[in-house]
Amino acid sequence: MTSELIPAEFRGNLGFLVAKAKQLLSDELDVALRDSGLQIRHFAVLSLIRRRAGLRQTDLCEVLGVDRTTMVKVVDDLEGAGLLRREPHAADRRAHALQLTEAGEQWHSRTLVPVMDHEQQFLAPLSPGERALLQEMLTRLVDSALVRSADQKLARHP
Amino acid sequence: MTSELIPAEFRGNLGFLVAKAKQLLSDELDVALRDSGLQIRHFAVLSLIRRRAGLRQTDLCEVLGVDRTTMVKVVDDLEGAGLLRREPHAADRRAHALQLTEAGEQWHSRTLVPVMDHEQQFLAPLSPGERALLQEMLTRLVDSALVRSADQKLARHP
DNA sequence: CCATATGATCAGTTTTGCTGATCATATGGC
DNA sequence: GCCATATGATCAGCAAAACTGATCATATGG
Repeated sequence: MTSELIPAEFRGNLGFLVAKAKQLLSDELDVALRDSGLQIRHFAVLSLIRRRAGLRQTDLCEVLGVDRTTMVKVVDDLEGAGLLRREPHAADRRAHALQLTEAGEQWHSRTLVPVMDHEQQFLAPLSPGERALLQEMLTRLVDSALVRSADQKLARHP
Repeated sequence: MTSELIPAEFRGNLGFLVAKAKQLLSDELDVALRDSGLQIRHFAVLSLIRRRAGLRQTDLCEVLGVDRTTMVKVVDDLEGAGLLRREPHAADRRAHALQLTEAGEQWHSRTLVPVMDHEQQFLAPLSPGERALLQEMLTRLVDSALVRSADQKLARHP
């Protein structure tokens, strides 16, 4: 038995399901981040830099699918909040090597807790095995779509 | 062996995977709709009305998670393009009963082909059984999150 | 060493979504 | 039946968001 909340014509439509899942997940996350004044992308940027200190802004743009001029603003915000620093990049003097500050590390750690909580709540209807399967399948789909997209880009710029 | 396109710290993050999948799917769809001058939401509205003639604009807003003032514009666009009509609603004279025109039916049928093609291409890395499983799991997650969200709304307005 | 490409930034514009108001009608208590 | 309140649709105007094109500094490959 299923509720009436998902229209029948969209139950079989992956695009709708994925878009709706994204909407629900990011609305929840937005609420969790509200009082910090930051957005999901700010959190994502900190997550990336935390694991790979020294990333350039362009690297973040590529991974997150964000425009470079938009990323300037995002990094401005984070630097203004004292959560990261733009440091000189060892290998390229045009670029910045982004580094978390101590406050950035702490904020990220602290914020990770409710973020993971929300994700777990969302995943509650699945068994642990199903969760692993879902993750694996999504990874496979996204990875393969990214490869295809990169190939197309290469084909246009030979 | 996996490519480097998904950062390791995000492979286990459902939010990132879902957001990325949505980004990839809707970018493809945008391209497919480009020459029509319409967007994904226009297509979604036509899909809904086609199955359930007589829906009101508010009904569409709820299902699609779109603001009511935004929906006015979307329906304006579709009516202007001759794809649907606002007809008087039998049970509520404030509301419009939305109906596809003949042109709307045709455009939807024609557009459905590339839309489904893109979805199939995206799903290519999964076996038929896996696709069914993915769809079922996503439906379960979205449905349950919608129920939770509706409960919270009820709790605020007792 | 020069031509071209790339990283970052900024000003200015376009696009988008939303707020709050308005009008018409509906609904529920009395 | 009547009024208070809620709801559907619309609009004008505002505010945030994203993009365009330019600029400057530096890198890279021939």
